[in-house]
Amino acid sequence: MQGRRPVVEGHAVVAEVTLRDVARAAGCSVATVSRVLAGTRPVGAETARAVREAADRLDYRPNEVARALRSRSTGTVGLVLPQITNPFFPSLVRELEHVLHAEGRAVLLADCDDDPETEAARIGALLGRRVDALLLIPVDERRSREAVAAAAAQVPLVLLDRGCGPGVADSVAVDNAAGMALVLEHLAATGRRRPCFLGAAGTASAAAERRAAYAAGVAALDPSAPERAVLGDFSVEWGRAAVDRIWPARPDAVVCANDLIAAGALQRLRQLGADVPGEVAVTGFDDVPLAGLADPALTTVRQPVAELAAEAARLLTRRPATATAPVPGPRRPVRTVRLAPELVVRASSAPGGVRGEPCATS
Amino acid sequence: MQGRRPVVEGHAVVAEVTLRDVARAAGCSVATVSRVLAGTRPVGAETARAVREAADRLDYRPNEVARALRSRSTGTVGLVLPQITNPFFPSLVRELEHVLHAEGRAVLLADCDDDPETEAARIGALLGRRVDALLLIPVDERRSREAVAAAAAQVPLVLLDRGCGPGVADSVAVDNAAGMALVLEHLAATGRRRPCFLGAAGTASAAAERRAAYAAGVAALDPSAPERAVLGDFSVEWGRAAVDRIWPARPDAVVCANDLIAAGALQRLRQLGADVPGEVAVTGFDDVPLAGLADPALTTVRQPVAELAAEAARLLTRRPATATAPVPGPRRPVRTVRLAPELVVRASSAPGGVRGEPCATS
DNA sequence: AAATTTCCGGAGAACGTTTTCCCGAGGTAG
DNA sequence: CTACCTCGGGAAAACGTTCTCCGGAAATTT
Repeated sequence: MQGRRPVVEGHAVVAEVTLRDVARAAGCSVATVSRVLAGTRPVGAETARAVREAADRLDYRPNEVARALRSRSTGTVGLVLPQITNPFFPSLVRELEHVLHAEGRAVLLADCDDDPETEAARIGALLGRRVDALLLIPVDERRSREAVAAAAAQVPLVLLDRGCGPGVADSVAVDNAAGMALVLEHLAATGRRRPCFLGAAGTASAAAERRAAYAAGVAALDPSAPERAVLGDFSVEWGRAAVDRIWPARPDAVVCANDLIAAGALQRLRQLGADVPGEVAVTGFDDVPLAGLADPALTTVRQPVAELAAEAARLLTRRPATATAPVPGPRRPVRTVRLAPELVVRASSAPGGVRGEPCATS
Repeated sequence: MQGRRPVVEGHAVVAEVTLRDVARAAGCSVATVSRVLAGTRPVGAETARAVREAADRLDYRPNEVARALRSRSTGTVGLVLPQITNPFFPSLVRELEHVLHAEGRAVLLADCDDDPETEAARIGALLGRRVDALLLIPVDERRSREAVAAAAAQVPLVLLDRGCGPGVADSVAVDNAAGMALVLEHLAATGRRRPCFLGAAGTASAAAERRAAYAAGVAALDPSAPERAVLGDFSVEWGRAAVDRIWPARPDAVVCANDLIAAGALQRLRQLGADVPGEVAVTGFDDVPLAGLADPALTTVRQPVAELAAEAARLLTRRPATATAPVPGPRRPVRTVRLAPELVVRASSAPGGVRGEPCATS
């Protein structure tokens, strides 16, 4: 009957129901209540019943903050990415949110505006909030490295989609080489003989791996073929611009390092009056929503987004297994997971041409 | 010289540096350190210097969890949305993240998979984590209502983009009526006389407001004109299907309730051999990234995303002003902010037709 | 010069959990 | 009958902050 604290806040009576209240109502100690609710230790059947009854009569909700402080685990993971507006990320974010929530963990989102400095700041903020782990898509292979390495020293950290230099942290990504190989096989099988590549410069692993795989694949198909490739960035604008550079050579296939480039290329090619896919095939990478909407719909490589997310979550939780190591830690080897992509064939690479007259190949 | 706790975790030596450590190093009490670092109360110059020196020599980072527990504020806001993959949301999320981070608040992201039950669960989880406030884009006007109202009773809550019934919570959204009016004026000014509307059914406020505004606008322009409208949902597929229903009537403008519908309509119209914009104009709403990429590029209504975010953040912080109310709370009137949209004219509504021959209007 | 105020700083109580002790009762084994 | 478990339960110490008291010294007022 003494001092309750009915905190009348701007909104409502927030008189937080605590363990103490439940304990009082159930006529036992807070320790017992905690044990019943957390199931930490067996408790007498009758007591347990009383506690549970009191708990949901009072509509008790454990204070996660207090729990986090005491148990040194917030049940929270930070998700750091370059730019949520990059069309490839939303579906990945969605899957990650789902799989993490299913494990009872909450997602702290940080958007870096494609800037390594912001990225470092965000990582710092998340660590200050004591996230249990970090899921990170680095902005830049080189310039993200320092901050990422520092963070990885403090919490389990998994790199997603892009790498960040060798040995920095666990990572999971699509097998870019395999994806590019699928594209090249498909093009070869449908009679395309003079492909060219619209890629992205820079050290970002996706950019580098895809252009390397293209080069390797083309060489394998026909060692004598000249390799035609131009490099820009992962944008629609670059796709448009790049077409002006390569179209004079009349390739019969334009292999793009991602769907945005492909969309731009497609647009420009049509402006120039080229027949896609009759005269020239166009392929993308990632299978972002836009790919299916382009006209003609874009043949592309689908990333196994759900699997990427699941795998990332798995790496995150498996990590702390190695405990009780000497202070400097024996540099546990990083784990790298590569998942197989899937080729999605759509109209933009149809063999005979889906609009316009079929071109008489071979 | 006694028991430090060099917690050797899976990863590194996490010997968390606490206020006590800093205090010891600076030769003062934890209270003083806290005061210096938080600037809560003036402290002697020399002491302050010593504290600061010790703090950054030890690389002290305050434990936000402990801080949150004590100060009853986590510095965290929950962002609940129907589906991050909806192309309109990423840019909004990005702006929200930025403005909130600028205020030192972190964003806890929840994706509801377009399901009200999941939404209720996510809201509950966020409240359990003691978010300071909730930013919420409701999944469904009716079915989200109960959970939203309950949440609004506990923390400041701002509804974004969509409403959730009258009087439930503060809300900020674009002025859909004004946007639709801009579209209709533009079409009228460029000589379109027989518009029709591809909308979305359902009670979602964006759907309802846009179709009401269309009806009102058309009636204002020409009271005798028959109102042609078909309703489906906010999807590309519906846009495609809807065209088959309305094209036989040969409208000279197709006004769509959002960009996805417009993209679908555009696609199908082209398949049918219609000349856009020569024969028929197409307009969208939202200005998602896809709008500029469509072919022809889509005339649409741009939402002031940055302003929406800023306004939402403002409402969030302004809220707790009304304190010390009697327990039930005097039902503070909810505030509703409507922001003016902007018309973005692109090729899909060009007057004379941008491709094909100009049509001889008037 | 005494009384009052200001200033600086420390001790310690919260915040709401989890968890480690500890204790008494009852059961079983020696 | 004593010794030793197990079992259910409570008291209280953490976790790392913030913040309220309190006290002494110096500065100001009366």
